[in-house]
Amino acid sequence: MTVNEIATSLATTADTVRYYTRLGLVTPGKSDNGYKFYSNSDQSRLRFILSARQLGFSVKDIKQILQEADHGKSACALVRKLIKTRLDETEKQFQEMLQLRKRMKRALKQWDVMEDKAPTSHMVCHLIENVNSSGIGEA
Amino acid sequence: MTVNEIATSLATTADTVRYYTRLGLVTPGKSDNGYKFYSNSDQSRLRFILSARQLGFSVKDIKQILQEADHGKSACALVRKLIKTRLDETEKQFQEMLQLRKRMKRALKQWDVMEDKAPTSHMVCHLIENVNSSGIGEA
DNA sequence: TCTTGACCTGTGAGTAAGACACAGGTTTAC
DNA sequence: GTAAACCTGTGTCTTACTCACAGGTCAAGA
Repeated sequence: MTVNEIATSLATTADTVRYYTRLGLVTPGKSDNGYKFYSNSDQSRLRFILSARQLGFSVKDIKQILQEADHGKSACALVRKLIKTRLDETEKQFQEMLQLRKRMKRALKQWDVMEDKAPTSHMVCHLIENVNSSGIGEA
Repeated sequence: MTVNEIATSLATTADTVRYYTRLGLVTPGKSDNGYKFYSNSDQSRLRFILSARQLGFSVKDIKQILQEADHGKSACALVRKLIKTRLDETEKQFQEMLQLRKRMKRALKQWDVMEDKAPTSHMVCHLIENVNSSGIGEA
């Protein structure tokens, strides 16, 4: 299959497949016309990669995992370890986004009753500079 | 103030200040020793930038906002417009993270009762490849 | 067989928001 | 004056793709 065919078959983009190929996660052969040729085993491999990405593994993680497997070793232990790390990170980012969202919504609400103002030498935009971002350190 | 002093005074890093400086968001002068010199007005400007970042504005957004203000125009309308866009994006990313977190937790739970396995020619890691990622398309 | 046009490919570069490396300059203590 | 400690600016690296683009390929028509 060509890059476009395999991408379509896996519901992803040709660019993504090319990216993984460039990194050496898959190593397709070449057709006579010079185009890369993806086999069924390349397809399983890509399917694996996409699944792992869906679970929050980084591309680097996946590279490691594939290396283990390519050496015939079970990657399960590694996989279990990595996902814990990634889950911790995700949880942290999640909390941060939650806070960010809260700040944004609060600002938007506050601004509803604030009028527009011209900037001064020590104030770029009073909306932003006077936003009451409580919830961080309110006594 | 030197870059390190101003960074400390604003509870950020010298690298961050240098980054904004490189982009031209602040334009410090030079001291005799060749080091950049940050004035009080640079400090207010940086404080503004950091506040805006806290509210989810991108650095590019902030550049636009500062430009308006530097031309003496009120940036409020722009600010109001931009935050709506950013909030929408944040909301979307937030939902995606929620889904990701759900998938990860679900996988971790499923894997508790699954044993490690060696890879086969058509299976890199059965934990990942057999994960039941329901909630996406379950009939 | 040749040609035109549509489509596709691989490769190089660009993106966000800093973090990091490092050679060299500066300051302080002696 | 010198040495050690510290600091600076600049260039490079990071993630996970996405975009641009010159050129090659394929099918249809003449």
